[in-house]
Amino acid sequence: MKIFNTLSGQKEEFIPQQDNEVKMYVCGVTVYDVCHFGHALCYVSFDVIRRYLEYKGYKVNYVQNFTDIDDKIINRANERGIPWQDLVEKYIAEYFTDMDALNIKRATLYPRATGEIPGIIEVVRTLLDKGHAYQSGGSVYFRVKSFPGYGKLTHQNVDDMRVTATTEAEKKEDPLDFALWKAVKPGEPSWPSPWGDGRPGWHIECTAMSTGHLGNSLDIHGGGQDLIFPHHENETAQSECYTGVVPFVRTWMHNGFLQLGADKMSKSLGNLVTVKQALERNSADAIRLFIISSYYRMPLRYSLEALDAAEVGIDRMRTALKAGGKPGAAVLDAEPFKARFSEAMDDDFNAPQAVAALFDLVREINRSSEKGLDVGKAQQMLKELAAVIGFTLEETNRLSVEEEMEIETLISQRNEHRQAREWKLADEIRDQLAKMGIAIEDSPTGTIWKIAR
RNA sequence: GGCGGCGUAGCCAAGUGGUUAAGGCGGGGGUCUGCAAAACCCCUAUACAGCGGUUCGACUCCGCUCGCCGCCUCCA
Repeated sequence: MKIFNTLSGQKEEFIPQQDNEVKMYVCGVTVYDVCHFGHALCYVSFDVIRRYLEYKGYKVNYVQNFTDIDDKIINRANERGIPWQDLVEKYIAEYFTDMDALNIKRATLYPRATGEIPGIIEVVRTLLDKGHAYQSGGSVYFRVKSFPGYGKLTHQNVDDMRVTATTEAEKKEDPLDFALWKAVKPGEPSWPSPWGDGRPGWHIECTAMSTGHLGNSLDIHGGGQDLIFPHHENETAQSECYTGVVPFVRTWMHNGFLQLGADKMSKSLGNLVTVKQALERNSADAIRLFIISSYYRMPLRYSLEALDAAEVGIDRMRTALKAGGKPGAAVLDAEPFKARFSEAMDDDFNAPQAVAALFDLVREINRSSEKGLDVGKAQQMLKELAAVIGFTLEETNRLSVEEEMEIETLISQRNEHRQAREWKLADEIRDQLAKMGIAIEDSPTGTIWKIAR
């Protein structure tokens, strides 16, 4: 299979270092607020990638970090007058609630920055020993110019970069240098280190975690496009200088960014759509379909219209699963659809095309069902392939057993009236069900019901 | 100033140097059905921002122009 590598700017044949094991690291969130739609976009994208790799038979060792100490966390905790640890715990819990609701498979491991302090200190110490870092004012900085490969991920020349002055600039040898270890400031949480009390810089945790938990060379490292620079560029620099192993990452993958069209959604405007809000309107399957209908590397414009269109589309898939077939009749062969699906996914996870194959399978199932073929195996296949890209195709049915029994009873009563050609009575029951929010569909193989949209 | 992305039907969105430019949603017509719903069938881009160039041939390669956006500062 082929994967687009940000480093080379091309699709490359993907070959893990160790047989069928994939070492995969995806940058996680800074836990100071609830997740928004952009997070959903990123993590659904990588969930699809991870699931497909597993479907292909790879054992995926998937590590995703939590940045649980940084300025935003400290400020937010201070604003609320609560310990930063409480804030962090709250939003980690929220993160899992949201991601679980989106049917995103849990990573193998979720290390936290503050849980990796010894490893971080070891990385910084080594970088100092090798001359790639220096101490200044209680902090430790990475010496960018000491790494000749700096800029290779972003395809930029160091000298062409616009340098913005920072408050720390005076203490750095070069404005491009970045903090590995930040000296403690009054009233802020800190950890002891050989260079004095302080806390880790932004990029260093990823180096410590990825090399510590996955080794010196990762098969896949992913994240949002906004992280390419400076985060991933810096991470590459410090990691390769630390381990001496090149490349630190064999395949860099970045998902396209969420765009908001006219209604600009931004943190500063405070009009972010949270994952929770999205889930109030649309099902997890629909949100996922909306996201993967567009290629993961392309920008995605947030659109309620498209989201609702996805809801209708996903409903079509669910309905196909209910189509009646004739066991024992000729069997619908779904293998060609599976082949198309895999071929699409093998080409840099082209989910839009894979989804197209699924919709064609849906049509074929419905068509064959009407012709009286046995579609059981094909439905099985649809469900299996849908699951590969993370669709459950389950209806969110919060009805109790009693309610379901009542519905079934009403439906059988109505069918008795239909048998007796008492249309008026039958229609009254249908209206009654509609008022209960239940839609029914008659078919030659019986009457089915579902929650009305 | 540097780096990068995007511009395909009413909307969302794939894709290819050359017979019919995926799929979804929406719309129109039909079949089926007591009706409804669902499903199925047919139709809905002589055309892929614009202008040049390369080529026997480009929407697909190259250049330029216009428009939109991201990154270079915290951000998935």
